[in-house]
Amino acid sequence: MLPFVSLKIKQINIMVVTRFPPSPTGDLHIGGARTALYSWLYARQNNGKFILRIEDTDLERNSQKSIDAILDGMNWLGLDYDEGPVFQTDRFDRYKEVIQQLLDEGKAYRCDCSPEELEAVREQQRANKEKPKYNGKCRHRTDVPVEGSVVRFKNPLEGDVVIHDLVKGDIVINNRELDDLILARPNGVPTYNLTVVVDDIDMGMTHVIRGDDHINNTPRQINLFEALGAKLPAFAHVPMILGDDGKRLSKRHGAVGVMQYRDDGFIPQALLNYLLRLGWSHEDQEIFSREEMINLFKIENVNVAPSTFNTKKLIWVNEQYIQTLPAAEIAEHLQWHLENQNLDISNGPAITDVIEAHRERAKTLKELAENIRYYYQDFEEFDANATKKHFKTATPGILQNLLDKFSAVDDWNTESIDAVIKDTCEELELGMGKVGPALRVAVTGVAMSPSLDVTINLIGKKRTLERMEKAVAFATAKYAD
RNA sequence: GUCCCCAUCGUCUAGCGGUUAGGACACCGCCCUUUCACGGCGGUAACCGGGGUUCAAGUCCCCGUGGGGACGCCA
Repeated sequence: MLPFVSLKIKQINIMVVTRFPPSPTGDLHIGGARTALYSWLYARQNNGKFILRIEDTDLERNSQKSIDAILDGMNWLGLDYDEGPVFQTDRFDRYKEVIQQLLDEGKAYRCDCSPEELEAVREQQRANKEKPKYNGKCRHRTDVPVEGSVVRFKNPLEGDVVIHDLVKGDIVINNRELDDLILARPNGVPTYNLTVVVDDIDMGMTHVIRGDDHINNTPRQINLFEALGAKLPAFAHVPMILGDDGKRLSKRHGAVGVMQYRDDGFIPQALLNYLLRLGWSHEDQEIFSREEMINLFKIENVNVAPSTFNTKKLIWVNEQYIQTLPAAEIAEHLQWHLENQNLDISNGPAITDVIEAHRERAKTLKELAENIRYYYQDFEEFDANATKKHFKTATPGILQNLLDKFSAVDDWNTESIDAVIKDTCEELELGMGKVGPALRVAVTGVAMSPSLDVTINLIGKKRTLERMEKAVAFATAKYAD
């Protein structure tokens, strides 16, 4: 009896809560997706709670489009959340309450320094080779009007703030490096550092996993936590992802929006796999199933150094998934691309059979969709380079020989097709190399495809015969003069 | 400029005082082969520099150098 009770209490105490808090000012990008993944993984492996929180306190820059893009991205990646999306704009009353509390307790104060005045101070500090920060002019004033003034936090003046970071170890920052940050704008709208802390407290956050560009905000937030008498969450700052020029990944490096990777033909699980391995490893393993990710991921093993995004490796991971996932699952992911490329697959072979035949030669789903068009749709003309290379003077004769034999086949399958090709080779005393390429161009219109028996079997007898007739005519005309 | 973080093949990484410095991507050969691929085999390639500590340093410490981040009434 007793052990059961204490176990239950222990479980309540260690209930892990993590979150992903994007601001809706753009797409869900690669860097955000990775921190979201890490937070999600950590919550899942601890049977904890993962919260999606939309940090939309910048009323000027928010957009519904960005909110949709973020939600779409999370959904596409399969990063499901247990709570949310929670919008900070719905919680303004709560923030105001906390700000008032800090004001009442003398832990915050009003300041009416103008933006111009502030900029002049910073300018001066920069000229003196100092770190630009608020000079505390209003910190002790009691005559600042409410109207038109901001609320600032009374940051401690002395002493060190220590971050016990799960990834980076202890980080020490002296309060002299910090200044009195603004908690609320003149119109009462709260700012980032305040809302984050209030939300993390209210939501019972146990682990804050975020990009290390936030390291500078963390000591300020720790001071706020303490001013509010709240227990600190654990912090884990993961390094940034860099572009191939060594700079922080941004739009100029090409695709950074997660949905762009969908459009480019990546499987979400492959993207996640790549992102997981970028800055983290488990022995020599490269491919991780969803379950393995959850079980094996250790936040402590995340690298401290920033890593460079490498599209070629991502493509390789994607290939691995295309090669090994069940064909039916590939088919689901392929659906979007088929529609996007206007390819109707109702009039042709089973898509799973086509996927089996082509999965080893496509790097992306987009490419896969492009490569399988000839099973479902007739082509207007033969690829010029292909006919130039493979249609010789003997071609009409060879193709006619094959055509006659194919016409006589009743049981259309890879064995019978293979037999026809071999018969023709023998009869004409030609090697496979003289027959195969021309036949391939004749039935597919292009120079590459899976092995001929498989390809021709999938194309079907009717289409094969029609295309070969057309090819014979084309080749004959080509060598007419 | 100030503060913070970081530093092993081109890239992602293993290494946690004693290793022929391992794996993966990319690249280059060879094999397989009717095309394109897959696959198999092999190869090129790294501890930023300088000082310490130690019998012993890629591993620990310090200083440089280089890179990244932050310094908003953005988040």
